[in-house]
Amino acid sequence: MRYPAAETAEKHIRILEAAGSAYREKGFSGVSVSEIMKATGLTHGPFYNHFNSKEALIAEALQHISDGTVNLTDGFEASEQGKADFVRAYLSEEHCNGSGNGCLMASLGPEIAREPTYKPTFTRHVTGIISRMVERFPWSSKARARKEALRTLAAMVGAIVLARAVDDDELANEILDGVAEGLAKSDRP
Amino acid sequence: MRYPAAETAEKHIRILEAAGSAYREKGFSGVSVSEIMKATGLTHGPFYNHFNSKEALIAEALQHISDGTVNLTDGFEASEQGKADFVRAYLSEEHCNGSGNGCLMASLGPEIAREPTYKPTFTRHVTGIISRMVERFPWSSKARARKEALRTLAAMVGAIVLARAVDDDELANEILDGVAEGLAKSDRP
DNA sequence: TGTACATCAGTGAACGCGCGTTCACTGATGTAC
DNA sequence: TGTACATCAGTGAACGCGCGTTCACTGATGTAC
Repeated sequence: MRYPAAETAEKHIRILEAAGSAYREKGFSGVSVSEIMKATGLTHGPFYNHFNSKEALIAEALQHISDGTVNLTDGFEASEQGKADFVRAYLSEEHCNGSGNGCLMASLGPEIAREPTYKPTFTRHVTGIISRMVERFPWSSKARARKEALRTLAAMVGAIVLARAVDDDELANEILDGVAEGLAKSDRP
Repeated sequence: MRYPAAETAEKHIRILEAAGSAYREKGFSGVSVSEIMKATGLTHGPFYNHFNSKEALIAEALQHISDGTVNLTDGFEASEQGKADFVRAYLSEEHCNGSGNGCLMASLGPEIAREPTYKPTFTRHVTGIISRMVERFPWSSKARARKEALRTLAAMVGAIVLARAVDDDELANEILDGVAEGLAKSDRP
């Protein structure tokens, strides 16, 4: 049957958000179209009223994730303390244990690396994050800011990737805390 | 038909190596059992003479990859220069572009994080790498060695994950070089 | 050393299953008059 | 404002496909005598 026009746009977003969470939690091939539609409260049929293919959904979902997370630095003070808080929040147990609404790069980086289609969105996401880090937080000099920011980002992403894949909570926390501690101080004191 | 006994063990290893490369390049779900057997020069049938399931193959292949890569530090001098060379080799364009015989953590970390079965092997791999880095390379003090080593490892893994998923060679090299340069100097000078 | 036979890694057709995708159909909404 | 009809997001059965897995069969190897 026909549905109110307003609902359609809202459902489109609900699909994107269910997809974004599921993909970050289970990977692209770990989630079926039906599963996503079910999470949205629909059957799988109308999926193709919203998207041309699963690939198109992934592309749009990645952009949606990026839009929602690229400016996470904004919630933190523009100070050394703010930078430390940002790093700590990223390297928290909550973020480590809950990938569903967490970092795109740490959850899907390697899978995106294998799919040229998704790389442009990812690239814009990375450059977006880096430039926001550069602008918001203090760095040892303007000339070094970008280099220090991307070093910080690489360490953050690597720490989450390692901590999540490790079976040993103590080791996971050692990695998270060790890296956070190293980054909370300025990059090169 | 029956085959010489020596060939069987050798084929088992050939399967493991084909699988190890394919999984690092394409991910667990990006490679079929048939594809791996074809790469070994066989049909898919005898797969179950060697392994109980695809899952069992993955588990064994991960261990095989770890065995072959956990001691990569051994090829480098036990000096500041050796550490810099190790980091540079890891963050080289060759490693970035060729995941097939590269780092397990950067290629499969997030996928392993989703599969509890594979985490113990991964955990041993990580602890193995860290302790070899600690033992071989100079660190600012014995007490800080382990913390500095895992910070170095996290930055290395994160840099490769980001550089590989990015569409822009210039940005990829900026990440690889920027992180390598940061790690080549001692961790906290 | 020669012969007869059991072994078992190989072949390739076949299986069920879940996936992405398609489609005939439904019926409340929105629109034309 | 009321009625008649076109619209189109929904339903759910059905499709082909590739996957992991199974199995009856093959035939050179290794072994017993």
